[in-house]
Amino acid sequence: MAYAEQSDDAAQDDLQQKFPTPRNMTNQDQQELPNLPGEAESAAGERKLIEDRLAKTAQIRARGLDPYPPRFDRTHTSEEATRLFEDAEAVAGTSADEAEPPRTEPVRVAGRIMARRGMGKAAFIDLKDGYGSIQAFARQNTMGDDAYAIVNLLDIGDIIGVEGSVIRTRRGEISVEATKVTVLTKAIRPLPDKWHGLQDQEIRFRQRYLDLISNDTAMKNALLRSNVVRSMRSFMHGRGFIEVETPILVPVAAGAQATPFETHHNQLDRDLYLRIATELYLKKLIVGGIERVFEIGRLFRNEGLDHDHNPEFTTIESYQAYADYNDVMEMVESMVAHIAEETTGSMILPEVEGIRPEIDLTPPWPRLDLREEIKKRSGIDFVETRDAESLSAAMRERGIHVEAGSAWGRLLDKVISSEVEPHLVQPHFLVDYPVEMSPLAKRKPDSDEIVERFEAFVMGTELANAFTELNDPVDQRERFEQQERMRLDFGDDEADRLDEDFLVAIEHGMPPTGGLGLGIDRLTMLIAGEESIREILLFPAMRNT
RNA sequence: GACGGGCUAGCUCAAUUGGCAGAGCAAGUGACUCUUAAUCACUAGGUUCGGGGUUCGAGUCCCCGGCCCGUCACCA
Repeated sequence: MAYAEQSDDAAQDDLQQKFPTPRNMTNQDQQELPNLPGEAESAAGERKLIEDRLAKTAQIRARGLDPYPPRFDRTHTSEEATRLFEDAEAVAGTSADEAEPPRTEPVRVAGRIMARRGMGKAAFIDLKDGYGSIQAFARQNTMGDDAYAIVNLLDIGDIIGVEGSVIRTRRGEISVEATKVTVLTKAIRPLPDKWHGLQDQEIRFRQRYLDLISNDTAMKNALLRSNVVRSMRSFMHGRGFIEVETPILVPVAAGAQATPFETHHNQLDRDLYLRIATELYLKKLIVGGIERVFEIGRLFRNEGLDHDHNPEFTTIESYQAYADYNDVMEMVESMVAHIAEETTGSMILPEVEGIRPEIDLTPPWPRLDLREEIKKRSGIDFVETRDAESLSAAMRERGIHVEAGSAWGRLLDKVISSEVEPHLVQPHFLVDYPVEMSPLAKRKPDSDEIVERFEAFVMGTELANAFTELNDPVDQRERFEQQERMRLDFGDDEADRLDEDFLVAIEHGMPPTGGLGLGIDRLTMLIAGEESIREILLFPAMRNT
């Protein structure tokens, strides 16, 4: 429907199909380029490449063939065809009959042309499909003159089907010896450089399909991401968790400290926000009696982008009734190690040169007391610098940047991220946070100031955040009110928001609960050995052009 | 947001001090029936990110803007 406004040209297009313009006619007035998106901007050189390919498309039609047929009956993937031949070869090797080189029954494979080596009346074509690649060997005297003619109309990037037996060429390459070649999709734009691949970072992110076609690591990371999520799901199901989906469009963006995106529902005439966390809805389900619940989903935070932040990202949050943060800690280290083992075969992630040393995810991970660790790394004892003034003074003394007008909790967060986190390359838990930083976590039984909260760190960045959930509705209301005050007092857009519906829910009684939030993009970065979230997200956020 | 690096043919990259904008791949034509970065010959292909300035002359120097990358700041 996107091109509906061009329907006046349909009749003419139809004519073009029935009477395609031969290639060598001057195409200026004979054959107008169809309206291609972006044509206006495309350079002359690029347009010529497209015209050449469109001319070949017309020639294919002129031979009575459809360059975009609706289906192709593939019998084997590249992988299966290769295995079929190897099996045949193994059988042939055991028999005494050496007169005939091995050859399989005819197969049909399909894929994209990655390279072509023409030899006059023969050609070698490298085909790539979703499982690997295989060479096709086309010879005029095998295919016949008429069938072979199509081979001269092929370009790198076209998607074709090849029918024939699988053989091994004299140079040893397993190949489908074509009896028939079928164009399945004529490509009218060229692929990136076949040898160097696609190097331009910007195009890699903006046109990820090109990256997937030409760079193996792009495909590897995409598949890894999928496997990580699958492994995570099965781990959670294995522990009896129920997977749910909760609203993304919400009236109050609560449950975390972040700036939300705003939007508007026209018919309800009501402002809505994109969620910044799944936390509060999931806890309502705990109130409702779903004792183990999780959601894997997209969160949206209106903040800057860099190598490990994207405005939309994916987390898993889970809540388990009758568990506390110690139980969650055990679950996190087990889950991460399990996922690493399932997706890479080992709990020990290899060194990535210039990026990180070997990372050993084998449980248990060391638990570090947050207060002790801050003292050790910075000399600051947050129990003795309980107000923003004295904490800022201590920070300045140690050369830590202090953002004027920040709340105490935010300052301490800065101390942690600049002094402690960089040392946590191997997996660690930082345990027991001050209440000011954690409006949704329950206080430790013996303390008014410390809550049962931990964060998991690997490679110097936060991987997970978890706590024993606050289920005292009176305390929770006070904490929200304190957050609302922070928004006013400090102009802190990111203070958490009071969510009355949630308070009403837990006023009905939420059992003791252990909760978790874990960044799936960052987990995948870790397992992939990538430094940038953009290597993991298929379509990362980009500035406008 | 600040600072630094980058942007040249469809792709990957050159271009000395400011002095005719080049190569490989891809494309086109021709040769070639076992190649695999096939080979050989020839041809075509450029708003050097955009705009302004300095200069006899700007890919190169200066200013403004765009986008990408990096560091820092901000941000869980």
